[in-house]
Amino acid sequence: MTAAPARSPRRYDPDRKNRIIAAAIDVIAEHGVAGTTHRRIAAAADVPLGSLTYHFTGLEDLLEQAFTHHAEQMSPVYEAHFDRVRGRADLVEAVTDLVHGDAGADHRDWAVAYELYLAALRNPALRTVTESWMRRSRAVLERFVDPTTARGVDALIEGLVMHQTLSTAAVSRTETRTIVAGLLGVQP
Amino acid sequence: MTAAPARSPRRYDPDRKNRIIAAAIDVIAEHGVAGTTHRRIAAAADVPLGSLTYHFTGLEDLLEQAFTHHAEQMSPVYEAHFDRVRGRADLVEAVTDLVHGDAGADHRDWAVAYELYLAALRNPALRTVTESWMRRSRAVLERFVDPTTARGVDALIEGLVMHQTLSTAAVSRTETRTIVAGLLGVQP
DNA sequence: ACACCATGTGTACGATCGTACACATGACCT
DNA sequence: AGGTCATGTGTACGATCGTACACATGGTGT
Repeated sequence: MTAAPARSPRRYDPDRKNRIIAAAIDVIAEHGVAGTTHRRIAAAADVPLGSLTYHFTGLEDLLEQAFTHHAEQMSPVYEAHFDRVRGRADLVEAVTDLVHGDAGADHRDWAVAYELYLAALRNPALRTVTESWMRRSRAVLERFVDPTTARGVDALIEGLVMHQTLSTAAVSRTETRTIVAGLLGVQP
Repeated sequence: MTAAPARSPRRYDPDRKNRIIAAAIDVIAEHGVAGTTHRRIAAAADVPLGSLTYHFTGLEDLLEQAFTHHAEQMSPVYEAHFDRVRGRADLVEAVTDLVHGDAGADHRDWAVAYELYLAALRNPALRTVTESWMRRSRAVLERFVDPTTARGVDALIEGLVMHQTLSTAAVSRTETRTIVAGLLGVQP
């Protein structure tokens, strides 16, 4: 029967900050920004509550860094997904894959992105992140089509993914391909 | 110096319930679902706090009714906007107007819609509302184009509006028209 | 005319949250 | 080797929220 101090030993834990950010993204994905609290993040990161106020000035700061990290992690994946594209036919396939989650991004990632969009609507500090994300994703598409078409494809992807994420009835892959091919003027 | 009872007189206030719902939508538009509380709604509707718990079983119930009301109010506006459309050229114009807020719906309405989308992602009870909304909006487009194209146009609208709502740099009307015309196979 | 109950009103309570802060500890520099 | 300070830890506090509930009041059906 030792007194079992239960005093958790101090932990040596470099890059704890990064782990907290990763945990924050998990929490956002599962509970939404509305359900994201210091305590939930701390639990997810397996870190005491006080640690959050040490590494971040507040919840807003933490969310901002989490969203920034997520966007900066998604961008290269997004870009890499179009690496092998050579012609318009390839582009149609790549976009179709993207919409159906057969790229590096799954439903969870898109959900976080939408949380970011909505949060940015009311938090100007997050506008920087969304602007940068949109600029980069459009730039990728501009490697294959003119800027105006790029805007169109970008918006179409956004809409298709959103409907795909929300709707219970999944859209068939063939249908998506037809739609994308239509906008890009590619004959099936 | 009367004692000034300050006891607010009971008010005769039929359809107070509807006013609360309208106030809830206002609050959602301004503060998001995350910032929507009983007290804020009560203040916006100029109604005592206790009144909310009388007319609604809880905040979730209230939000659900508010979103339902909003969707049912938007649908006829959306449908009416396409009433005068005769050919594909008209359709391009109508969609362009819609994206640029020259229809019955403004940024505020779209913001509420996005709040609904995101809320529905985690609240199955709201799925019914989003499903119904999407079905109706697609049905409108199917009056002019085949079902697959309708899905495409619907998604494109969603994406364009979202980018328009979020981005600081507004997209030109001409560019939008070009994009929409492209998807619909209409020559400028 | 009158009683009843749907509706209106104010307040209180427990839960949870963001944040502050006092204290502990050991990695790192000299 | 030893002191220092960045980092780690636990707890407390005030604010706010959802909700419950006791009581007031007058429209309405009889």
